[in-house]
Amino acid sequence: MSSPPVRRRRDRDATQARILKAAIAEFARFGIAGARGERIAQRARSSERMIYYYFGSKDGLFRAALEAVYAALRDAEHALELDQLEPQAALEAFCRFVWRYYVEHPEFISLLNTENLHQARHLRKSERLGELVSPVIGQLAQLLSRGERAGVFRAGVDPVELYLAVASLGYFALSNRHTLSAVLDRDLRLDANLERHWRASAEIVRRYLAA
Amino acid sequence: MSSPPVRRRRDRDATQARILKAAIAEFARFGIAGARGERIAQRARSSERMIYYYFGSKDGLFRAALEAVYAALRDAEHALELDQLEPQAALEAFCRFVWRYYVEHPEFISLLNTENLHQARHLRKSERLGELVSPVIGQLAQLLSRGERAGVFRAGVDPVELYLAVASLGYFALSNRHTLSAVLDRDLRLDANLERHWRASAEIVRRYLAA
Amino acid sequence: MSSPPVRRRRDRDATQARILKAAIAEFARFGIAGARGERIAQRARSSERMIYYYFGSKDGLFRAALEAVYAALRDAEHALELDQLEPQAALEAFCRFVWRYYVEHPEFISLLNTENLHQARHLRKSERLGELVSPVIGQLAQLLSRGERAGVFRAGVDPVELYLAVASLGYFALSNRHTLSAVLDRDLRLDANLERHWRASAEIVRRYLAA
Amino acid sequence: MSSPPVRRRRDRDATQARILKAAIAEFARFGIAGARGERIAQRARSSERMIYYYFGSKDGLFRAALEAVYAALRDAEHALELDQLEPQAALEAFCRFVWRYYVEHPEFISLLNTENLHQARHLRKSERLGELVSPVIGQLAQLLSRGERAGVFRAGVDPVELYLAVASLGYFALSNRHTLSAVLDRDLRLDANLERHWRASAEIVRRYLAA
DNA sequence: CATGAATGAGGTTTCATTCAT
DNA sequence: GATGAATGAAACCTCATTCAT
Repeated sequence: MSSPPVRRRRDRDATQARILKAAIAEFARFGIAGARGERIAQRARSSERMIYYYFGSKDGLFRAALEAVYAALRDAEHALELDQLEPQAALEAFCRFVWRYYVEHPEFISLLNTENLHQARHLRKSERLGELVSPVIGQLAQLLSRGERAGVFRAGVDPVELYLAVASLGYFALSNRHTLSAVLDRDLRLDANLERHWRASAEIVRRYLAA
Repeated sequence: MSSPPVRRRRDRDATQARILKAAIAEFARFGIAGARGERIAQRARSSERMIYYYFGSKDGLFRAALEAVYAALRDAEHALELDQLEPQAALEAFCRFVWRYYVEHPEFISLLNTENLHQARHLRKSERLGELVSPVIGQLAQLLSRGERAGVFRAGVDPVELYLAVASLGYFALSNRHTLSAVLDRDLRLDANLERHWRASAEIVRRYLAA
Repeated sequence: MSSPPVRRRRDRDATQARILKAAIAEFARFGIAGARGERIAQRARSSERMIYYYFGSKDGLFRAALEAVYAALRDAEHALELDQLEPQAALEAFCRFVWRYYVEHPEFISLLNTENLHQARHLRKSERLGELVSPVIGQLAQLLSRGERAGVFRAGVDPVELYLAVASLGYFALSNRHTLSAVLDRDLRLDANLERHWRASAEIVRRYLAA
Repeated sequence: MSSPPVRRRRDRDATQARILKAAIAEFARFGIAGARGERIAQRARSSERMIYYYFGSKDGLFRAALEAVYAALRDAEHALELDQLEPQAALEAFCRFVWRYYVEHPEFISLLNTENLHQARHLRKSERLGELVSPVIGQLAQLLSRGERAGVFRAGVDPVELYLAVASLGYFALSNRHTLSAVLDRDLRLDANLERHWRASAEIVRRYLAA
């Protein structure tokens, strides 16, 4: 008796998940205004009608997509265990984690850019905003004071600024790699040049905190 | 005697300039797909028809807008005279210049983000790409070796990486200020927080080069 | 019980049919470039939007119109039963059928002319091309050999050439009747002159096959 | 003193001629509504403005194009000297002339089709219509009576019908060759098949007149 | 006489969304 | 609960033509 509803429920969730995945890819590639409901429906092997049925509107779908990519980052951050490592190693692990995450999730960068174009309108409307706030600043604060006590980091560094520095150095080169590659004499779409950039960036962060 | 043709000429250029200015504002605010020809025409006190007469297509107009903001940056960079200052002061002047430019030209950041969404498609098609390439890397290279000879900068710093670091630290916090402000506990839309960020960033750059 | 879906089905088909009929008339009168979506929508008591919903594009609509007029001719040809008549009578019946069809379906002539202007681009793209190929050449081949065996037609006449002759003699005078009437001293828009032409044409065909 | 005006006059005529030639090609390929002033101007190495300056409107240009192709045919017909040949040979020469003319002047066929789509509106407005009327019917009438007297042609053949027959048989297969080739099992765009058709057509005409 | 600059009007097509079971 | 059918509004773009010297 309860089998049909369960299966239904599963289909329902599966369809929603397929639409969401397709939407993330579409919005990442074309932005909000450039995204096409038809393409999303096709990629999701569903119909445009279902998008409206489950997500209400294009903006509603974008909000869900944005929430999904934020939630995925937060989940990945939760898995970080910086307090298991020596301060210097933990710092390096953190940088590596952030920069790798950006490389492996270009859709995250693109959705954030799009959301900033819209002045974070969707994010501010999100009812899940609380859940999405990152625990990472707290972790960095702990790391900083641990390193300071151990004498390897200098005092007076603001954890938010440390986070901004690490994020900036990783994000900018990826987010702007197409224009930079056209204008600079260095193709940041090549792995070798990206790694060179990360080595330089790791050096910058190390020196920033050096006691 | 030949004043009428001159006036015509002037009108022509003036109309083009008004359209271009309106287009930069529109594209900066809405991206390419979200931009509306009608709004551009109104803001430019012209007609949609003239957009197509002078720029051929929406993409053509975007290309012109992009070229214009790149050209404006390059002109500003030309005015920089880093070799007139002591290395340390020149470095600070450079950072200040870049970061101020970003704050004062949010349309530049937005157009670059939009162009990267489109994988620099318009920039690569630009026939003016050559003119737009920045002379700034060369200036930084000179500055680095001057500082190195003077014993105030360490050796082995790549000027491209220095440029990327400075640009990243200024760009990211502005480009993403809306999402960051929603997610962090620090509102980067406030001047005080931006200045705090620049002080931290200046410190980062100083330590990066410190001998 | 299932009457609502049937009604829907009917409406759908009815709307498509009305659009198609209106399109045939419009294309016949103005060609493709000269045809106006708005006029088609009005004549069909529908909307321009529905044209695109059902036919995708102006070219798609023209293709459908062309397929429809070809299908109508093929259906009419199927009703021909040349093997029920004596060879000579069958030949006359065939000529009469073709020429009458052309007179009664000026839209057929016009659409073919338009399609030839476009080098049969739409016809070659048609997925229904196979269905539209006429069975008439085969019927003529049979008729020719039957008449030959009966001693009333001479041997060696190619059925394709016979078809071309009959079609040419009927088509040309109608298709070009406006210019011919302006340039010759005979108004082919008058029935009397058309009939005179058909009598002459029938004589030509008769003599072509005479044993 | 009279040299500049003469040169002017020459330039003027040359420009008009280039525009007219370009217009004939453009109208032949795209019809009236499909023709583009811009393409005509480019092909003529002139400007759209000049088209309006010399020809007043698109329709005016089409009328001039139509008059030009009619005048060219009439000139070619004038060169025919059917009375120098034996009746049978003259008949063949006439057929050959007409059919070759159609092959070598596809723009003539296309412009006539286009003009018939427009119900000869432009032709009827032409002030040069009188000049364009063909002398060929008269020539055929003479030929017919000459052949009749010589006992090689039968009596009672109407010269207009003879003309229509010859024209039909040549025109139709060329004008409709694209659709016919798609629908029949014979590609009339191939020379071999066209010649086969002319042989059959010559046979038809011969038998039509045979005593 | 000749022409570069300008444009009103309207064309085709697309888009996000709702209707109606 | 789920979905095929339908659509109003507006988007981008083009066209034939005129303006103004």
